[in-house]
Amino acid sequence: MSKLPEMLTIGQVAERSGVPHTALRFYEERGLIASERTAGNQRRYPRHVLRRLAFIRTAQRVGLSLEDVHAALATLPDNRTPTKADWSRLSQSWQAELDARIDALHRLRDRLTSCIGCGCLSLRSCLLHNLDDQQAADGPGAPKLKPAVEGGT
Amino acid sequence: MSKLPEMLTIGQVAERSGVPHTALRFYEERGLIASERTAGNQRRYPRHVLRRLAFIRTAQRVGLSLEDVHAALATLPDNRTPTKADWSRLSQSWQAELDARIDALHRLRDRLTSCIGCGCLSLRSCLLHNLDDQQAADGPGAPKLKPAVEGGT
DNA sequence: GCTTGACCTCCAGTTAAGTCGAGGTTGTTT
DNA sequence: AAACAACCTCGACTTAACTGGAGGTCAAGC
Repeated sequence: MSKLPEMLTIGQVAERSGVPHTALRFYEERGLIASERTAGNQRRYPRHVLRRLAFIRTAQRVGLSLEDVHAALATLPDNRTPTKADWSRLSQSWQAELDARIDALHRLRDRLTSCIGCGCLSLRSCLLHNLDDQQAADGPGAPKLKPAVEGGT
Repeated sequence: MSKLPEMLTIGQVAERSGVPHTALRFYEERGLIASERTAGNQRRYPRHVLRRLAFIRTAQRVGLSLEDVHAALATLPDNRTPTKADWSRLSQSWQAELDARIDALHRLRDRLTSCIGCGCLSLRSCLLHNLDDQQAADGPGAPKLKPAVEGGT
């Protein structure tokens, strides 16, 4: 029974997580993950970093920004194994956003499907039709300088 | 009963869709939408462009890239009102991707929730645990130069 | 004790998705 | 016909999220 290594090198983390080492340093710089250093200044990661990474990548995959992720992870203690309460807090704060996105996806999918089924081409009762003329409200876009201050009314 | 205008100016489209005019030109450049021109070289959009825009924004919102969207929309006739068969084709090609993303979102959400419920901190039977050591396989990342050729076995 | 590969930092470059502004044209209204 | 908003193009800039390379350390094997 060989003991599992306590700490992982950046290379090991990269391999196990599938996240390139360059990205790992980048995430660290952004405060998404943390590491300790050896006497010789090399990074050593506790294994729970793998969990954070899985979390980060999944979140990104569904369109959340690193900033979003950062905000969420900020509610966890930065480099200790999180407690139940920690995850709970995180979960709470995300539930709404995730639900909203799941909803958006469903709508997108259903829109496509029912658009075909309902004969939306005649523009009568199609879900899409409803959407056509609405404000898109907020949306995507890299440049977040002016968050399109659309508060009001 | 005033007749609806056949064609919309870029400003009108921007306002109705909520998509900035700069983005509209950008989308056109990328082949996501199309317009006709007046004698004086100004853009005139048929109203079904609004539908495309709603589609584009929704897709982006859930983390799909413009390239993805472009590929999908490419299966539609470029600036004619799409037929039933057109939408059907598009729908088919997306169903899988959308389902996958919905799934990913669900997993992300459930992971959070059940992680709290299941006492994953002891690392026994947590969903997350399962994830920890897996290859993240493909993932996000802006630079798509080398798509991380991970085919094989 | 030296070589070799894994690490380190720092900085420049890239992609996606837009935004912004300059300098010039259109079109609508008065 | 003059004013003025709305359009046009084109090129430079921005943000997010990374990648890559130069130039220098660390460490594990021989």
